[in-house]
Formats: sequence, structure tokens, C-alpha cells
Amino acid sequence: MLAHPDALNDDDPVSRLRGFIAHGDYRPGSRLPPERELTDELGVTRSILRKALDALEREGAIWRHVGKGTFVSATEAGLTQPRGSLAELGRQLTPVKMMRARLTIEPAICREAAINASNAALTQMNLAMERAHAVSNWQDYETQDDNFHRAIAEATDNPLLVAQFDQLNQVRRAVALGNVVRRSARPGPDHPSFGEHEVIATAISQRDPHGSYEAMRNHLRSVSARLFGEG
Amino acid sequence: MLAHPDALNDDDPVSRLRGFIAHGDYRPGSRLPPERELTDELGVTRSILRKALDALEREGAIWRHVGKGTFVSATEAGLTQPRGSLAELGRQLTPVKMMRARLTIEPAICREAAINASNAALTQMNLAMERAHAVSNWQDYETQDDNFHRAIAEATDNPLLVAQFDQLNQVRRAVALGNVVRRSARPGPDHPSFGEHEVIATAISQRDPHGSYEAMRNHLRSVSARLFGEG
DNA sequence: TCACTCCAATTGGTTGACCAATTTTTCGGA
DNA sequence: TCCGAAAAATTGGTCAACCAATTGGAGTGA
Repeated sequence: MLAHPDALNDDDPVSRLRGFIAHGDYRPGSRLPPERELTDELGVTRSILRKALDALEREGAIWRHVGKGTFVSATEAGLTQPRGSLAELGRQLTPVKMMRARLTIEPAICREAAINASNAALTQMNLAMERAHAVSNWQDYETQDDNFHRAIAEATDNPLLVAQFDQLNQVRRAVALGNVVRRSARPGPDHPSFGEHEVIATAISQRDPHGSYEAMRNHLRSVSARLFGEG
Repeated sequence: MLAHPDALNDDDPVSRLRGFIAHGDYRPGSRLPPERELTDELGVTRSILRKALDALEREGAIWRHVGKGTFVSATEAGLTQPRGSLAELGRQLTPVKMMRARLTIEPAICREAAINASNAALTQMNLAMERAHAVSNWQDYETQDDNFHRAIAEATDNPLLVAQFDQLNQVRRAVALGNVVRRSARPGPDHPSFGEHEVIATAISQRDPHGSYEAMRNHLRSVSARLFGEG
């Protein structure tokens, strides 16, 4: 497994700077030494130090102002637990935990979609579902499967829930990458997901919140069973 | 939904660079123009451009090598989902939709926490809850309220769900900013949230998934009622 | 003693020149 | 015509000098 980018790497300036702040008793809101002093304490040149400060500032761990100095943010985000990128999260997350997260989030979004879906959103959703039937290889199927699930998120008519789904989905792609073994060149017409998708779409179209929730939950459990075995 | 997140803050060099890559038909693995050309195309100095490239490299969206050039990563992480759009999302989202998103996500996370919480996580959660009682002003209360809800997300023992909560919470802070009017200097001992928090914590401690779900849902509906009126 | 002004020191930000790794071109020899 | 080494051009990385915002104290006058 890959170590975290700057957890174990003492030669990484960003991790050294994090360590300096974390172990230097700098409380939120307190001021750091000026850059020209930090260069001495950390033993790096100013340009290298500034690159590390840029990274921490972008994460929100510190804020700076000309003439004033550099200060530790009120929320210590990124100091005790450096906020890894989503790609990094995808690399660390086990497929089982990925699936548990999907089972937690997606049925809830699906229920909200059943409550808020406009007719236009329903059309979009059904379109994505039908396209999945016509694909000629697994890669295209994945794309259309993505589109179908995303169409459900958009049917909630809530940009924040769409953003939540996108975050979930981005990590999912990183986790799934290269882990899947297919037994055929393309999904057959009896692929279980096709039927499950239709149950979901029907429930949402009928504005049935509980039915939509259960349909999505069953679908994901079915996917889970195919991935990890029935257990 | 935001059609072009990058178009909205043209002043952020990172967003502009993201937009340039996203709309410039650069496929994963392809090479970007050299820095000295990008400065012309984006109309920024090289140092500003390099700071933006540093940010994208740290996110894993690109990789660079001296003499070779700058390349788009195999996984397009950070290009379709620019981090900067969250602040914009917070500005556009109505408080009502914010609350609907919370009602969709947080009870689901709370149920998952009841299933997976370790004893250490429970301790952390209870600690955050007790701290909220001792605050002397509303700002500290908000902080401790944040901590309590985040402790629940961490109790799921699932980094992805924590990331989902963080995204939700980040937008919430942007939405809530400056919208709240308080009638007293600090939360009184009979503040409804105190009791509701305890119900939640108890349900999670007893590993009661359904009870935890309902407790969180009731809490959020109570907050919603205080914000928007009973309707 | 207080208030105000001004100047020097401090501090983060920016710039242009230079450095080193890599690729491309050039050109002589077989 | 082909090969290979050397030179030139390209490209990302680094550095030292300089810039501008801010602070704080010395100086001045009422």
C-alpha cells in the first residue's frame, strides 16, 4: 500500500512544516515565525518553504497577509489529519468501505429524488437507462451506469446533493479502477442491473420515496453480492 | 447545477487553469503547453501560473518533469470537480435546500455511525457534546456543534463518509454565514439542541441504527423549524 | 499627558535571471 | 545513406534582489 504523501516523508517540506506547527504548540489563531526565520529552523530555502506554505494555505490550515505575518487558522483543518486528495482517498479506501458509503448515501439521495423530481429530470433519467441497454462493451456500460446514477442525483433538484454524489462517484472510480474482472465482452440482456435500474426508475417516476429508497438499496446490495460474494 | 464552475471565478488562477485544461480537449496523459506559453494564453505571470500548477500537481491532477513538460494525470482528479466551486455553491444554495440536503445525508450517516462506532469514537462524541454546554458565546457553540456532528461522521469509521460530511459542512458554513439572528448572548441551558444531541448520542451508544436515524432527523427538523418557522 | 505625523524596520509577494534535466537538431565520419 | 556524438534549444526548478503592505516607535507640538 502507498504511504500517505507526507505522513512518513521527512524530506517533504510540507510534512516538515506540518510537523513544526503541530509539535510547536501553535494554537489556532497564533502567529508563526516570519518566513526568513522558518527557513533557518527548517533548513530549507525560502522558495521551498513558500511552496509548502502555499499548499497549507490552499488547504485552509493557515492564512497569510503582507506585513502582518502567517497565522494558524481557527479550524485546524489539515494539521492533525492532512486532507488528502480524493484520488488519495480512493487509493486507501477498501472496496467494502466504498460500498458501505454508497449504501449509506445513494438510497437517501434516491428517496429525495422521488420527492423532488421534475418531469424533465425523469426524462433524462430514463434516457440514461435506455442507453445502457445499447452499449457494446463494458466501458461504455460503466459510463451509462454513471449517467443513470448521476441523473438520479440531479433529479433531487439540489446542487449540493449533486456535488455530494459527484464526490462519492469520483472516489468510486478511483477504487474500482482495475479491480473488476468481467466474464464476457459486454453486459448481456439478462444482466441483473438492467432490471434493478428499471425498478428504481419506476419507483421514482411514481414519486414513491420509500419504494425508491428500497429499490436503490436492493440494487446496491445486488452489486455488492456480485463483487464480494453472497455473504 | 453549475454549468461552468470555472467561469464564475475568473480571478482565481487555479480555476482558470482548470478551465483551460477542461475545455481545451486535453485528454489524460496528454501534454500541456510549456509554462512560458501558458503565461501568454492565460495572461498571468509565470510565478502565478506556477503557483496554480503547484496546486494542481499536489491534487494529483497533473504531473511534471524537468525537460519533459507538464502532463494531465491518468485520473482526471480535480478537473471535473474543482474545489473552489464549493464556496460558490454555498453562495447560490438557498438555506431551505441546504437543510433538505442535511436531512437527506446526516441521518443516514448517523445510522451508519450506530453500526460501526468504536468505544473511542463514542468517547470523542460525548466529549464534544459536553463541551457545547460550557460555551460562553454563540460562536463557540457553533464550533462545538460542528465538532459533535463531525464526531458522528468519524464514528462511521469510513473516511469517505467523513469526506462527504466535510463537503456538506463546508457548504453549510458558507450558507449560514451572517444569516442567523440570535435573541441572547449565548445558548441557555434549556436550548432544545442540547436535549436532542443527548438523544442522538444515547441512540448511537446503544448501537440502535433506526433510533439514531430518527434522532438525527428529529434534531434537524427541530433546527429547521427554529430557522424557518414551524410550517 | 495625549494625539498626531512620519520614517524605518518587518513581512509576505513578485520578478527576472540563472540552473539542470531532457529533447531536438546539427554535422562529421564511415 | 546511416550512425553517433556534440551542440543547441526547450523546459521545469530555484534563487536572490526587489516591491508593497503593515507595524511600531521616535519625534513633535499642543
